[in-house]
Amino acid sequence: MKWDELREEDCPVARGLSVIGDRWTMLVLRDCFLGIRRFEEMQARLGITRHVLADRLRKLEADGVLRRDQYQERPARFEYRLTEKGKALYPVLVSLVAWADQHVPAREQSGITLLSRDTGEPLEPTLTDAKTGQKITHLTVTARSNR
Amino acid sequence: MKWDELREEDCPVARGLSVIGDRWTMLVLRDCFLGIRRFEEMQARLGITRHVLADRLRKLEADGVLRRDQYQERPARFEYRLTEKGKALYPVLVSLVAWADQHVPAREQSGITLLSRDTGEPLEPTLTDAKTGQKITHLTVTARSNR
DNA sequence: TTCGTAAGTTCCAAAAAGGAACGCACTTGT
DNA sequence: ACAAGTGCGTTCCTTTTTGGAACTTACGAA
Repeated sequence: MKWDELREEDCPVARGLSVIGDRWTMLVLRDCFLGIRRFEEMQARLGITRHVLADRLRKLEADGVLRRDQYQERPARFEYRLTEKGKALYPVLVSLVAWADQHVPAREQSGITLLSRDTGEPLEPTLTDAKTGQKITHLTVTARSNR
Repeated sequence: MKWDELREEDCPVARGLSVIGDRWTMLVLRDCFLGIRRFEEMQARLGITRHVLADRLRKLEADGVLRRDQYQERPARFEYRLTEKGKALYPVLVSLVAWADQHVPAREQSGITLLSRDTGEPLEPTLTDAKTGQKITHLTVTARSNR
């Protein structure tokens, strides 16, 4: 299965991965969430090749995850910002961080801690049901196919 | 940056992606969460080439996400099951499903709905702080680097 | 005039993925 | 007995994707 076929799949996992399912995309989005907006800065921070970065930015724009804003004319210069669709990926990013912190050891201390903007306290991200507040784990959930 | 270098990064996003940051891995894990355990069945369901599937299963085993259990001798036959580390990826998978359902439209109806195993009601997955129950969004959180 | 900055593009080599067929050690059906 | 089927891969070859470095274009500053 190729990338274009993946996007046409019925399963939401497959469709999600058609957007973020590669080595670089979530790293680009991480930088976007950290406020990085420009090509040069991303390239320097990420250690991605310019070629691939240009390609990913274009795909993310085409998918509506990033918006390309011109911030100067002549020479034309652009910056990339998260759209609402892009911002909605935050839980995926945070879940990934939480998992990696617990299960993929770093040589040194873990890279980042998440803090509440209100209280400054460290956060412990948990997936719950919005209505009942019940924790969501593979034991408490079943999946039903809609067909 | 190559795969091996990614794993050595300080950032937990990078370390997480060194395990699940490719087109196929999360699809393999999706099937594992659905109870699929054998090579042939995965290959048939996923439309992945046998070569790549064999490679991913090996990598996931090496990373401690799956366990390879021999279920018969002569000829030796194996099945793959999630370890605790693998099961801990459930929130990442669910966050991805929730995002794709809302933001990556399918041609037909969405593939799956998540139901509470207790009540049978549909679930609305939300990321909250385990202590305060506060919702976690990119607006309510700051990240601090630990160095 | 040369240097630096920003956002790419071009070119070529290396790595990864796709596709189909083959191998091996059984088990089952006729 | 013999052919076909099952399960889990591996091999071989082609296509796609990355990596790495240099080049381009349009400026502003020293």
